[in-house]
Amino acid sequence: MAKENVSLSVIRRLPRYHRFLKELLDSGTVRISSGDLSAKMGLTASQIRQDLNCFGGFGQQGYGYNVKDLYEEIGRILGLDKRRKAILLGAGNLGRAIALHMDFSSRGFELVGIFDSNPALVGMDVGGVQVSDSADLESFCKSNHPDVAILCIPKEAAKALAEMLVECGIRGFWNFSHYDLTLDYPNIAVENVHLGDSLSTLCFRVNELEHDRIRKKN
Amino acid sequence: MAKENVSLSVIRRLPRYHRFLKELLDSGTVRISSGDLSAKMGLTASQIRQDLNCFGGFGQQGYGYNVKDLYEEIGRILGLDKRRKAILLGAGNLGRAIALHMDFSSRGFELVGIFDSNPALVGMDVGGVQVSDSADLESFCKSNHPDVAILCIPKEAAKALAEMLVECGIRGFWNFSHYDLTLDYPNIAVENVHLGDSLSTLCFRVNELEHDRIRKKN
DNA sequence: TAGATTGTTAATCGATTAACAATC
DNA sequence: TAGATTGTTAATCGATTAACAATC
Repeated sequence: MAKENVSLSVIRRLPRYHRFLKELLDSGTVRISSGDLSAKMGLTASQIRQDLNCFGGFGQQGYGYNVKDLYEEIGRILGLDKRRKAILLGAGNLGRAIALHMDFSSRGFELVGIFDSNPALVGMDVGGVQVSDSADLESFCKSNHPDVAILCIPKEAAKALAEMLVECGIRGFWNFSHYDLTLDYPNIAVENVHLGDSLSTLCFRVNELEHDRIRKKN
Repeated sequence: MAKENVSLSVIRRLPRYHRFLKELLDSGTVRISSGDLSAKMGLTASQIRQDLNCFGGFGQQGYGYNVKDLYEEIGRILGLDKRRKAILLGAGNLGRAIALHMDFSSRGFELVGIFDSNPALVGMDVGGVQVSDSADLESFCKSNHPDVAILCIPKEAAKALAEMLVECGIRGFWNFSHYDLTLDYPNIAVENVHLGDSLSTLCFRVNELEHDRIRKKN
């Protein structure tokens, strides 16, 4: 039944299942088979059943899956019902956008602090949280013990800041900086969001499709 | 030598190679072996050589790779030297942050238009580009032929807007909306950036590490 | 020439898909 | 009961790693 170590490929599909199930739930769908869900999501029924069975048997033979139960189950597996403390470092354009745009509470987090070293930003209100001076970060961490840090800071600042946060017992990084964290801290969860890499990949793929189109013409 | 169809796994690693090579270049390193680069990047030398050889033999036996040449070569492969037209839809917090934060020109793009349906935003200057009314989007596309569209719009608006843009001949989407584009348009390049999914994954992994820690204690 | 390191083929590993017996 | 659909094992596919001859 429930597997010991579930691969990251499976984990990364869970939030998408969760989103599609939410939609089904909102549309009033009570049950769904792996076949119907696979058609909706553009993957195989086999994969869905394999993925879900990493965590237990949530379905019923001859019936399928109960949408509400499965939705809630996946939410629990992901830990979205938790309320871990997150701090945001860097209140520039991207940092402020993330603070204002993200629904942290429905993803297991609560934004408890925003920090920046720019005096022009310190004191500013961003979505109900006041920007604090980076100088106060260390003492804040020592008394408040945030779980994860969101890094929206320049590459140069990232390494030293990350080290300090690890010292303070941080458990995870949501890294938007250009600094590559993955390597250095194997026991801490890191999600790198390299927007530049994503845009570069899109650039390649648009070019590739263009080449295909030209080739087909000839 | 150069492979016909290169897998997406390989493509997605190219921007990261590009970044690391830039760093080496800036630090004055002239040549590097796959072994040294693999150590720096946390992957195997084999993988690096396999990846690069999808596009041709850029190295030299007994010497390694010339940093500058390889950096430029990968840039060309990705098409970062191009200057394709990008438009941004949705000038909310996230949209504005991306317009201001991203260096489009070093990733093969140029931001030629920003659109929003909110009258309060229309006319606003965002990084040197004026926000236009969404009502003018279709005619803009028909005369300017943008290559890619960046979607920073609500889920509800995404489907219809995407269809219209496809009609107008758009080649790619950089999709930050919660709408799942991948399925519908197989001949158009789509990069989905689901920040919510990324945060949910981080949530899972932080919990997982915590469980491991507790298990170890007992 | 000897040493280093590539390009490339072969072996391994992991992830996805197919098949089907179990069962609601 | 018959039909549907799961959970799970086995087969396939693709991606990563290892090995080594080619060669600078």
